Amino acid sequence: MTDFDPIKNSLAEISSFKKSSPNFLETLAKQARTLSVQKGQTLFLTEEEADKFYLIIDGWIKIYRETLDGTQAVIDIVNSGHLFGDIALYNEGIYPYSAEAAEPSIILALPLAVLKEEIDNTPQIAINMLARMAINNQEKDKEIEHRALQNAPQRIGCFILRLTNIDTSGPLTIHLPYDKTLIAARLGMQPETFSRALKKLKEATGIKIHGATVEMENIKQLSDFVCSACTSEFPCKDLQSKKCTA
Amino acid sequence: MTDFDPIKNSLAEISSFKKSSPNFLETLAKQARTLSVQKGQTLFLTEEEADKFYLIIDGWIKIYRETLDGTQAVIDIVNSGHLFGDIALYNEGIYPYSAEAAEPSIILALPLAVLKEEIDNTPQIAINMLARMAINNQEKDKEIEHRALQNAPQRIGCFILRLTNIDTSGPLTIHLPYDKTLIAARLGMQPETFSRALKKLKEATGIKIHGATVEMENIKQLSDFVCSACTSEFPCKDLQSKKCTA
DNA sequence: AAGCTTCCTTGACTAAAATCAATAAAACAT
DNA sequence: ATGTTTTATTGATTTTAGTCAAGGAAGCTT
Repeated sequence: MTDFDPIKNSLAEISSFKKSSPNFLETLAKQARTLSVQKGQTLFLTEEEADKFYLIIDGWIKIYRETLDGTQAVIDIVNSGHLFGDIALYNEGIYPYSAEAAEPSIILALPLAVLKEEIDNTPQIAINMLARMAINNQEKDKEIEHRALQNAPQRIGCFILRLTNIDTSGPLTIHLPYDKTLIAARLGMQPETFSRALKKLKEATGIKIHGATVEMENIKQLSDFVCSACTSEFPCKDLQSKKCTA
Repeated sequence: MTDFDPIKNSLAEISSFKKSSPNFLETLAKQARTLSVQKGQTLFLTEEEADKFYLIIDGWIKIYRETLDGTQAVIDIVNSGHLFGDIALYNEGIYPYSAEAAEPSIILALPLAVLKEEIDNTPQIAINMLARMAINNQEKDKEIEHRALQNAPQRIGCFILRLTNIDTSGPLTIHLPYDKTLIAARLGMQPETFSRALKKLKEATGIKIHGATVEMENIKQLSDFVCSACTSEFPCKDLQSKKCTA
């Protein structure tokens, strides 16, 4: 009966696809290609014609744009449960950013045409996508705010906070999910600045960092320092809704 | 027959409302309140319960958030044709930002409930809203990029470029639409930095500025200086799609 | 026109982050 | 294990922007 199709299962978990038309997930799954991409591998470049969008099953994907001289602006780095590339539907079928794997990743390549049709024909899907896009919008507002109000050590601290399970009330250990150089770019700073700011963060909060491992006695240690420069108070929405299912 | 209702006319121009249900605009217009707001007047504050959204008929509205100690992060400053506050539909009915008039403005206050119903019941409206939200998303990506790649004089230059009609190929004069202090905040810098950066911009490009008036021989003067630090080349999409009808 | 307020500019100084250059440490391949 | 490449740190210095304080200019009010 319920033929076990792992691809269809992954798609069924996407909140945007809840209550989709009967054969939408089926069609999508059938045409899906599972890609195993190495770190550094490019998925698409800005201005390319888009016929696919992607779902991240595992790993981290860097979303960025670059100037003629090669300077990159990292817009976001997203992980499992996130869709990307779908925005091309609203940019004349052109990707408005580039995407490459920040870590070895597993992703699904899916046909944009099928998504477009579903959005046009199944009202619930447009509504779901709208809700997701709206939340995404608020996250981008937060990003703009953080770049305006937080200094380098605070931005790093906020980044680490977002990796923690905020329900934990004791000591906890987390691991930085990708290269420090890339975290620096994600936070809009230079690697050298990152390195020094991380040191300041340690001194200011007492958290311990060796390599990619971060340890702290409790979250408050970090949040007191970080969230003082933010418009939301500590257990903010960004931290609670960590598990994304686009 | 076509009873001339200026409110309904304004609403009919909103691209998100194209192909709305027969009596949607009617209902909305009937319940609309036209507000004439003074400079500095607050429309709503972050965390307030939302039952209205707004359409700007004329003027400029500052969208911002602030920390406990009163430091503001200006998210955006929007003008005629823009909707705001509608995002509360996707934030548990709570405004995620504050709004106040940056200049004397005329706005329409509209019931969120009516919009919500229309989105839920008229697929085309959800589709329109999704398209608008997607474009908005890309603009925010651009904002994040600019804050990462452009220095203060370039950000000001970019701001001025967005005020120009890029089809003009000769000398042109424009006026800064609101206070310089506010432009500074909009661009994520201090007023003093703005003042000094503006001077640098004048020296670097040869444009002339006295008070709120900006004059230049041609746009290229500005764009060469500004757009070198951007991922899009000169006549970029942001500049072309100036006239917003959300 | 005088006084008041708000907004803008300038100067002197400080702080933050970027840059350039050199190592150091980790990860990877052989 | 050894050499190689990539990633990360540190130091010295410059650049950029922020801060604090004082004047000016412009707009309002009376």
